[in-house]
Amino acid sequence: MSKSGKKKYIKTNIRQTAMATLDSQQDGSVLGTVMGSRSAHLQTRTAQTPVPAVAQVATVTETDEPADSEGIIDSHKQREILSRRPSYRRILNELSSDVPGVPKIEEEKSEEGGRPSNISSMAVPTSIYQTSTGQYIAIAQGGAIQISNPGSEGVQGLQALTMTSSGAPTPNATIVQYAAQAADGTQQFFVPGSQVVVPDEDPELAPSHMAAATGDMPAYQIRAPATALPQGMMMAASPGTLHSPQQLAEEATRKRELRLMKNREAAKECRRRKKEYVKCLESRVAVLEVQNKKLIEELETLKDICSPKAD
DNA sequence: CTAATAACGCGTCATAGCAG
DNA sequence: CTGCTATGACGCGTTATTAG
Repeated sequence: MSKSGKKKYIKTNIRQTAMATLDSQQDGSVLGTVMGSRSAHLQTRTAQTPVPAVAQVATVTETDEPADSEGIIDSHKQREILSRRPSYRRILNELSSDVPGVPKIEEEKSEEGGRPSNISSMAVPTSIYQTSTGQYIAIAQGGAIQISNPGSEGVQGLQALTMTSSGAPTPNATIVQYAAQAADGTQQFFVPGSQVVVPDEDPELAPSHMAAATGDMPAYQIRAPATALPQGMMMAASPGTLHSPQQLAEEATRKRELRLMKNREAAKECRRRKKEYVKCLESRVAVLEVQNKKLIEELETLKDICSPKAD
């Protein structure tokens, strides 16, 4: 798409998003309130507890309260009525207990702790970091580094890393290089010990004996970080004694980055579960439609048998 | 061919619900 | 009570499809 087209598209995007919201709610959900701004969204949220579409339909069906009586219901009662927001996994597992054909969503096991599943097969990493481009870097006990792409499945996302520290051209520097599948040249990440891995911008720093550093394989250095945190970086520093306001601010920034990263992964996982849930609902609909058709046919047959035509 | 629209995914924020 | 997780909602960007 051309640049100009993108600009015009952005102009219409708000309305489009609202329409998309409407579209997604035409399947029976009564949650539909199209908001143009976050403030409106918040107002609605305070008045209307969000519940997944299916659960909310069920809630409305069960309570079936007239709109006039809303003022009568106090917040406590509303809480009881709306009950707990169910997770897709639970809903699906409940569904699948009814229908054998519906597969269950597996309960998360060891990777439950917000850790990307595609690095679960690694050799017990001591630290996991995320680069500015979303890749994960795991540093194992022995110093081995593994990189995984969050979008890829299993070990496909793992990328080989080679490290040399003894022959580094600069003191306290370790060259890290890896064969990036889609190197965009903006990789930055920290490693423990107050060191930082940065793309090797200086061609002189790339050791000549590392032939792989040329071509498609970018070189990285682990070295002492600069005073200011580069944008998009997160550091897993040990929260020891914090004194200065700057350290406190850095700690807050680090916590925020960590929280955002976890939430990012949680959102991805949530979307994946939601898609799976919707797929299973669709397959269940198909099964029930077939069942319904069969029952109707059976009913017609029984009708014919029990009430022969009087002619 | 170009612009408009639809569909999808992502990151983020707010918040309900739960566990410790 | 506090921290964490899961999820709805929003805004944005990208890609595919459609209409003129």
